[in-house]
Amino acid sequence: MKYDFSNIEKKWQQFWAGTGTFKAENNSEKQKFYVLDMFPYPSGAGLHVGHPLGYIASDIYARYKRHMGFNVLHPMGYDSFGLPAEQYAIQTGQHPKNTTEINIEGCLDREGNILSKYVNEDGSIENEALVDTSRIVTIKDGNYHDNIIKGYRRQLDQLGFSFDWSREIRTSDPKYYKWTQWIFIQLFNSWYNSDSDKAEPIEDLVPIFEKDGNANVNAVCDDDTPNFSAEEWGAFSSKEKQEKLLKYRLTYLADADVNWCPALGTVLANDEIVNGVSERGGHPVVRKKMTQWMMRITAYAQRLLDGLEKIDWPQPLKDSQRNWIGRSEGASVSFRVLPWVPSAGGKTRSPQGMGSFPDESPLNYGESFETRLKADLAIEVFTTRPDTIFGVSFMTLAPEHEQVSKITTTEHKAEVETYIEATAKRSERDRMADVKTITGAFTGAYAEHPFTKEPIPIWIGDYVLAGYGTGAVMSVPCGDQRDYDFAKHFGIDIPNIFEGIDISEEAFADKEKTVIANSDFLNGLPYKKAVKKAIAELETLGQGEGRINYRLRDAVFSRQRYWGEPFPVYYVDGMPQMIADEHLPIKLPEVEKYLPTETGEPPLGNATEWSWDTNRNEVVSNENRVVSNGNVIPNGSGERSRSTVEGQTVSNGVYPLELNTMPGWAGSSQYFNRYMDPHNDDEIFSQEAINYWQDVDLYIGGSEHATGHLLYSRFWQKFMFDKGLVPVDEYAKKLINQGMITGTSAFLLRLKYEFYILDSTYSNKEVEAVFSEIVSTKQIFVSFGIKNALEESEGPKEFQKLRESLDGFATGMKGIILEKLPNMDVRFELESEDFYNPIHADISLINSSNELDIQAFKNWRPEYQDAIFILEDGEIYHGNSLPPAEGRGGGFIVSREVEKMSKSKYNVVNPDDIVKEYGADSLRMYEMFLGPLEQSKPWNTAGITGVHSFLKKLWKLYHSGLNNEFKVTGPTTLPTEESEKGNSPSMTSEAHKKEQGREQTEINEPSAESLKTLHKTIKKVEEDIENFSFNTSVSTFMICVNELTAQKCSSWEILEPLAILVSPYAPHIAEELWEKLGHSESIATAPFPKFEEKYLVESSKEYPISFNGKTRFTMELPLELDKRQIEEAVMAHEKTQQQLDGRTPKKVIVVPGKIVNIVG
RNA sequence: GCUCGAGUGGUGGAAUUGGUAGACACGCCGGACUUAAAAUCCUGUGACCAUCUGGUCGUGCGGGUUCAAGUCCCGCCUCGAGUACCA
Repeated sequence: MKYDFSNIEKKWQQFWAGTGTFKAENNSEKQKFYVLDMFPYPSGAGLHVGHPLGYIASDIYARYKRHMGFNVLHPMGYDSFGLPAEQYAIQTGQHPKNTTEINIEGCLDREGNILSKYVNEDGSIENEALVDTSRIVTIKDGNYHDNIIKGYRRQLDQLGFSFDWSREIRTSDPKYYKWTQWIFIQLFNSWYNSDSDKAEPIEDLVPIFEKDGNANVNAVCDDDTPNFSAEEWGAFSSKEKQEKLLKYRLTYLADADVNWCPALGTVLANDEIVNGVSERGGHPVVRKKMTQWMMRITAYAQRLLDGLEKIDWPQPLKDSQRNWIGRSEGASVSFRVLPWVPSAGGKTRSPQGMGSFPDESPLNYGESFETRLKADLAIEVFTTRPDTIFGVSFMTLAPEHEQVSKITTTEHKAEVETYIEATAKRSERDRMADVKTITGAFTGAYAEHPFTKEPIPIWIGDYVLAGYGTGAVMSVPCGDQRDYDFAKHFGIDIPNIFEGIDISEEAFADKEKTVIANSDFLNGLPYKKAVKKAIAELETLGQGEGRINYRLRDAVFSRQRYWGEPFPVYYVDGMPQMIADEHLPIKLPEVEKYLPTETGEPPLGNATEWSWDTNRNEVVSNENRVVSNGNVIPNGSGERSRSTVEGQTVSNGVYPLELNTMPGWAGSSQYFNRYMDPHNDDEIFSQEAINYWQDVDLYIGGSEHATGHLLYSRFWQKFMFDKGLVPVDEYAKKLINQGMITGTSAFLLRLKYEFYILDSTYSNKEVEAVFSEIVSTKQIFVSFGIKNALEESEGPKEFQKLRESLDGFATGMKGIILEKLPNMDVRFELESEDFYNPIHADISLINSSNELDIQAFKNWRPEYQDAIFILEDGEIYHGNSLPPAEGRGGGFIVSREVEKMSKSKYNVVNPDDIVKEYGADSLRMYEMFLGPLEQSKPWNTAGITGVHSFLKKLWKLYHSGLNNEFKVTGPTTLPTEESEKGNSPSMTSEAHKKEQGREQTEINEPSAESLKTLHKTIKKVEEDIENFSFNTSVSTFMICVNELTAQKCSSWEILEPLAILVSPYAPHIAEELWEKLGHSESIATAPFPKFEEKYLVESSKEYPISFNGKTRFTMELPLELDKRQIEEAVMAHEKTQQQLDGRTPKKVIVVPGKIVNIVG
């Protein structure tokens, strides 16, 4: 029997789906094990070979754990809200719900028409779970078809994953996002108590406010939260009370400086911006003030940091989370702004000083100088180096700092305003790109040094960021390079406060070597002591305190998009109200257009049925939103929907709903818990389920989510933990980042050439028209070797054949030109440097020798129909004759380069093609064999033949004879109920027949050699899986099968356990062999073979004998020999004497069981 | 700039605690089978020298520790990832 992988794989995939082999139970005697993959966004492009890498690894681990007797939860679902479906909807009008469904289930053409769930080539519809991949039309036929969406589900199914699909969830399913909305409400109803260091119910705050005001409440709240007494609280209106409470809630509305992406029409979170442009699409991002829902993740900054200690996550990922949270210890210091300006003769109070602070400066927002004096204006800074406070020689504020306008003097007003305007114009990106240029402006104002009471000039400069700390710094030029450069540039003093350090060239920032000088009470102190002392003195003065600062910002939670979770929020008098739990989910409304409204509202502003009826508790038409005079309230313009019109409020209890939707990370922040009880409509999950499954034991996914999903989901988990909903505050014990599988792009090298006009009577216009036509249609591509020749010979003139070809080309071109512009004299030339442009070619047009199928390329890219190809041997191929034979040395070779696998780079390898040609088991094993899981590595299809022939050899081990019949000898004892514990012991009649067939064959004991091979394989494979070293266990299997084949092993005692060993990697072939071995139950839960040391015990060792560390020969010696006996035996060996050549060794090192080294 | 990671044959990669460097595969060379090709099987394959036995060199570079270094230590170079005026 041949190894018919195609039918075997289909058979078992249907068997697993039909019998629910991998369905996990929520209560079990067995120990639980939860293996989770990051769920995919179902894009229309489908899977490429890079996507399944992590899924294969997690599947191997999940299957291994089942063999080890665990109750394994291994679920899969879809992160199905997201931008691409929405962008597609904007372009085509297709509802994202439909495109998403189709991306998962399959089949949609390029025009956006739904073909059907599954379509055959003849147009007939098939509703089978598995569609023959041969029906998928691909580029292989020479024509470029790419219009059939294969469907994520089918692509996943064909790889044989052991997912429990009965638990599938989709974030865009209202049954699922009901609970995303529910968590949002829980966050809204909570505040963070810094004393108990946890989230607590917001209603607990009200009695406190009623009794004592907010003075004694130690909470993480908005910076601008005002202080109020119990009396003031009592006097607040209901709206004012709501406003105050909003400042404490864990999700709150705020006018925030947000990253607005005009091209996408939405705000983006910090982690969605890379290098100043949007992560998706690379569009520019600008700062803009908008009212947005925010998540108070900063309340959890310290706990998110501490939590990293107890989870087994990759170090780089932890580092990047630590970096993102950005904890720094230091002090906050308050500098009082002086109401006078120092004069040459010393400090001078007004009236002179008064003159410098005009009352009517437009920068002062109408505040008089008197007001400022009363306000006791002070600037607060954060510093990590309070020890250097005596080195302060100026202060710098961010240009956006709100106090800039209040302190700037008349003389400096113009300069400061110009500067602020200039920096505001610079985009974030420009500012980042240009760090070298030092810019700034003096405000004219001075602050007072807390200790010396000396005046300190206050500057503004864009090297100080508004978003970090307080947006102001105390500048210590001797201890900070940026302050140093700024001071040097503007000629500000650079006092030295370090003992024995030369600061004439650069600042000195080495904390460890610091000894403070010229600093009053800090003199002679090292860094740490000086910091402590400085903080203590500041506290005494009441002008500072120790402070921990975090870089982490609260996360923006609003998106101006359609395809996301709607908020369960409506507005009464501009204040947000939560919809009661029992009315969830609030489903996404239908809209006609997916773009923002004409008034600039988010897409939900287009919905006509998007109002909340507080009497009927349901979403109703906006028509119902009427005021007392009967007018309907329109949707407002701006971020918050209007619930008033001309002073009149809604009178009938129908209010506008929130128009924003939630960001992509909302749904992915709770899915791992929901899998535990995914169909529960009464609770987010039952306590039984969460207490049984607890947390994820192994989480596999990409490192690109380090500061997005993986941080936000930890935050939500900690919140849920505070609420007592989950038993642990870190949801994933171990996380592995799988590396990227990169693609090998193919490039055609297009020569850059030019014509020079030597003599012409034509106008520039006429010439240009002809030239541009030629240049756009007549392209020259050169084969890779030609490019090398061009480069190595410092120009084309050295390469004779090419020269001739180009001459031919030039003559041809000249002919065309002369036809249209007779008598013109032109010269053809290549650009001398950088003389080619690389053009991507689809890799399916390239054969294994890197030769391009030129005709297929031209069919794919009609614009190159007239292009000319200079082949590897220098010949010209014009395309009007037959293309050169492949593989004969005269082909057209493309240049190859490793890049990220992506549709736009035409370097995608589709797993469907691989599965069709080699089978899923081959693909699974090959992806593992490529290299370490966590490492990024290039895909090379050629290598798959190695693992494929391994599987064929494995198959052959179980088969022999003329017809390759299944033949395994033994077992000496037939499987009994005991030996198949955990499986059903009953055997089918078919299996019995096989039993009998086996009994008729000879029964022989497995050889010691085979047992040794088996057991060393068991040992290695078990260790490898535990260490996630999947690539080495594939090698081990190869060695094992090679050895057993050489041993002609056909023993049941060897081959039965071998099937189990292989099963996590190649489950289909393992199931098939398992069945042939007489089992009627799936191999999935068969106990993993037990390693027994006794089969590996050796009596002798092949000792390497080395001389001065270099191995010269080996010799076999019994293991029971001691050092002396070994030495004697080695010294007696004739080769030893030969090596020594009469010398006496100085020393002989003997490590029993390992090595002998003779020195001398 | 800072942080982290990595440099091993033509290629992907092995070498888990310092102990025979290059496992296992791909590719390539040669051979068998075949009219031929494919498939399959066998042999060889780090470089250099040598007819062979064998020898010299060899894990980015330079040094060191050690009987012994891909592995440990010091200094450098290159590449990759993340981060970027974080006070």
